[in-house]
Amino acid sequence: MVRKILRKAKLWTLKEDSILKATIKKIGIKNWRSVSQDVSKKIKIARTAKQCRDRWLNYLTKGIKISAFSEIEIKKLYKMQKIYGNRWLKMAKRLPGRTENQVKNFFYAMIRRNIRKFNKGKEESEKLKFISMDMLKNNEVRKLLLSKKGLSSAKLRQTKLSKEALSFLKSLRNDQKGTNEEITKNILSNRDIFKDLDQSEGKVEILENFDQVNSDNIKDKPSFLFPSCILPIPLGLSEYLKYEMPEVKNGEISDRLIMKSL
DNA sequence: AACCAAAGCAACCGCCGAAGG
DNA sequence: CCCTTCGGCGGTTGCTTTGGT
Repeated sequence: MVRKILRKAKLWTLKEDSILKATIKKIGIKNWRSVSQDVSKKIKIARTAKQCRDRWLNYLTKGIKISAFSEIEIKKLYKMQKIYGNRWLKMAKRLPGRTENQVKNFFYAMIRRNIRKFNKGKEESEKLKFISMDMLKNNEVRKLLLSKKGLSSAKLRQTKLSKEALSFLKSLRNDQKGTNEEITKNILSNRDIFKDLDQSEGKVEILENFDQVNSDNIKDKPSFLFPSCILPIPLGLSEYLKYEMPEVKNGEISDRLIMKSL
């Protein structure tokens, strides 16, 4: 079995959208499998039932607002997050015209932005990593991660967490089976395929042949196919591992793939 | 003006419970 | 009942746009 480890997003075109809408008008939204089959046939691109459903629910359903969240909505979101945690759909239902995806994006984007600002210029050991939405259960961390867009980067950069907040975060981390970093280390040290790992440089060379490489993909971002033997790489790991493109010589693709830990 | 990092956001996919055979 | 399929939800990724130098 071979599969892509890095996924490639395929945007829906206007034409595809209208075909999807027409199909749904005909079949309804109860049987996504037949919707998918119908749509795929007409647009000549495979769109899974899931993809069709996502597109409909997150974008094409009537009444979805595309404007940025208003101050009032943001206030509501903050309040609701305290109550609902990560039940995004529940929150979206209480904000007319907003989808679960929008609400979710809003929080993840906000948190990611603030973590970046906070980490900027800090020692590695002081850097904050996203663990889970449970991080927001600590008021100090919550205030930091949900800082409004306008707050200056400098201010966040200067912010330090108290001992209490740090130990809260530590306990959160311990609740998990292991951080991505630990999982990575584990994989790197236990799998034969990584046996040539040079710890000092943080480089891994994978010497197996590619099962298949589509030369069309080589030019842009890594979306080529990996050998099946490295499948068990957990999601979310790309933060810690970087794939480098294989060499291409005289149109031939080298069978070497470099992975670097970041 | 050209580059690059960050932000914004659409899309993808795993997990799991419900449904149905 | 068990097994399989479906789809709802939540979390993650990556393409495009924006903004800073």
